[in-house]
Amino acid sequence: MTQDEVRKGPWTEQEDVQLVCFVGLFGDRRWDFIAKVSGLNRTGKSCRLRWVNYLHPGLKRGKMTPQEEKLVLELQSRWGNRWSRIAKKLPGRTDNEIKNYWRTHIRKVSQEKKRTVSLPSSSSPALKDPKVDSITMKASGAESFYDTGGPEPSSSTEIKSREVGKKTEHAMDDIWGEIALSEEDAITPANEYCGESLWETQGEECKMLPRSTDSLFSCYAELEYLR
DNA sequence: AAAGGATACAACCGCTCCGCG
DNA sequence: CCGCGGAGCGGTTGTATCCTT
Repeated sequence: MTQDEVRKGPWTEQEDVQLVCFVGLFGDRRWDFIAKVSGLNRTGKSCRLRWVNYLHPGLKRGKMTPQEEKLVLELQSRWGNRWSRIAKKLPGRTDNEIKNYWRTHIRKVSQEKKRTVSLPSSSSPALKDPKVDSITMKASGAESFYDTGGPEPSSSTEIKSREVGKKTEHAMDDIWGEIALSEEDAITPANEYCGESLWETQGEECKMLPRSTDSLFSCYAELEYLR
């Protein structure tokens, strides 16, 4: 192994701190540059992914709320697998997170269906294993699930979200309103939202501060010191 | 208490898009 | 107009953790 071999796999805390430092310095756009100057033997891609999915301040961690789940399902049924787009409507959630949630959800639902239907002479070729599962998802198009399973509150999440939903309904109102509004330009992807999301990147001025991780704080302290 | 299965999460890969020279 | 490089997106895979038997 040579020194300049590109590193892969899990990030260490040290790497995280380093990345946060350099993103703080140079902003969150020039990933290749950051990858080089930071001394991390990572690709720019890898750096960006780590930042967006893990280090970005303001990320909500932990389980999705029923409202968020409902929103994901709703948006997915409208827009298909446009995860980044969906993520923009869910402040603090990443496309990766949503994608993962969706996959899990789909698998759960298809398993439930299999169980409830469980035709003995079933000629259902599609749902044999997770791999096939995902392939059929792809092949049949994103809407397929909702075409069939659609509006009926068969999933426990949906039922739950109705119960709990009322409380935070107001907080979600804006988002639903926005969705309704953006429905029209949904067809023209060129009109992607410019800026209402948490992810809005302010060009060079990336003045986001990490909140939760001690090491990240110390990193910024270190930065101050370096200045 | 151990084993096996299910689930959630993190990361990589390949493709596409976009801006720039 | 074309080619190139960087950034972003969606799909897929690997692994750690949790749950059930």
